[in-house]
Amino acid sequence: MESSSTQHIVAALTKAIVEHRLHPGTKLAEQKLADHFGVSRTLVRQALIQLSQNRLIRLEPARGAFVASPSVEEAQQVFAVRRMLETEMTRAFVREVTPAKIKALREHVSQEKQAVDNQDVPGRTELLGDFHVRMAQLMGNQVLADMLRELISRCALITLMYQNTHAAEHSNEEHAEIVKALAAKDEERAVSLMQAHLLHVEQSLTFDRKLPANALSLALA
Amino acid sequence: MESSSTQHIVAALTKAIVEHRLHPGTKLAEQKLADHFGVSRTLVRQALIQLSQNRLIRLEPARGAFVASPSVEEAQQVFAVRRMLETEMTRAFVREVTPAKIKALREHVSQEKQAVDNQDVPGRTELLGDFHVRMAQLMGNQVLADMLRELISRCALITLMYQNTHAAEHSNEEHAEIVKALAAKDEERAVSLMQAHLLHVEQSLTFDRKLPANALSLALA
DNA sequence: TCGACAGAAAGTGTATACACTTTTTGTCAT
DNA sequence: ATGACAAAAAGTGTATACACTTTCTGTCGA
Repeated sequence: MESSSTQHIVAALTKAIVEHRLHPGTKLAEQKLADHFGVSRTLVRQALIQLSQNRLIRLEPARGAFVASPSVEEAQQVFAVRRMLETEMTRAFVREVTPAKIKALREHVSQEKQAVDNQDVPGRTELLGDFHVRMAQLMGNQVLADMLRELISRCALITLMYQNTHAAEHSNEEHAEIVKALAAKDEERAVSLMQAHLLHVEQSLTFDRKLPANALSLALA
Repeated sequence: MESSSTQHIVAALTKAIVEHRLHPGTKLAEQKLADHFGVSRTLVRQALIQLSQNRLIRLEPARGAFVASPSVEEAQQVFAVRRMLETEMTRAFVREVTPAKIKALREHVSQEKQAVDNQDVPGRTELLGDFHVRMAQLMGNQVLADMLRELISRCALITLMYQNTHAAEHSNEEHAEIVKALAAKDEERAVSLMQAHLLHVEQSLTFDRKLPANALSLALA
């Protein structure tokens, strides 16, 4: 089994949620989504179930699906888990660093910089998150990479980082510093830079955002 | 939305897979499952999608669902992630340890011991895994707890730990030692005990198990 | 004006139908 | 016997139908 249609819907909705085109709390009615994607409710439901497992939406019995609105507490827990994983990942990275891995990270950071300079908001959000996933992949741990990707999606749902050009520049610079420390095999410095970086991202958390919900069709256009 | 029927199917299949009543590679035909649970294929499919996201089953387009058979490589990655998370979790636990938390863990370990002594195989498997989840919950991080539960399910699919009375006793004793170190606020000892424990569990990995697939109805009875 | 309430509208929960694909089965020629 | 192949069987992929629940809307009485 495994319909690529369903996966397409999951991807489109994930992107819309992570890029904040769909705001927390927005109702996702099955028939409306079905019409929009030109499929039946069956496939939409399957997609919604997947998204609820990713914690990007919330399903309420007999009431429907809503874009998740994580509490501040949950957000802090997500970041705490990221710090745990990435602290250890950074340590491990230093221990098995190679020139090829450093080169790959440098290239990634320079792509980031380009997106930041071009004010490419969705592009830079994705690239800034992918830096962390890329590190996991370079270490050859796909399980870790998948897990980080999921956590980072949840972070993106939470933060408004993507909106703030200054914060994006800052993240990009911090990535560059981390790569330097990795290249120098300076484990303690790399770890503390990573931890500081994650704290900075977390501090860009936005509380009480009560934006008006976008029209569904508009957000997915 | 959210059918409790679907969740019931997910829970039953998860249990069967984790307890090795359904072996890796077993085909899970939708209609057969639907008949078994007395529902339509619709609900079975929804359950299968969830299980595939948990990596407990594998979905092949137009061919159906099969119980996952993780590679040795993937198993090692899962354990690597657990070590990352639980190393840091243990450190954090020591820093905010309280008598109440220690008491809760002691009680858990004694429950484990009872299940091990009684040769209650499914019970002890569950309890031995839950020790780690319980630690996360006691630290107040539900996100971490959920993530560990998922990783531990994947571990259970991989290991034959549950079959080996000796290994179960060993795990139980190691849990008790870890709690002692936590109670003594000896961070380094707690961390190294936890790391050693996870390595031991990982070493009980079984390679090349080519058991004959059980009949589906039998496994779910 | 406002709240309560009935009926209509919209929406979710689940089963079933049907097209299309894969797998199995049985036959026939070598 | 064995391999190729066609027909049948089984199975997946998706749409639709319908019962039941929630939400909306408009009317009536205080």
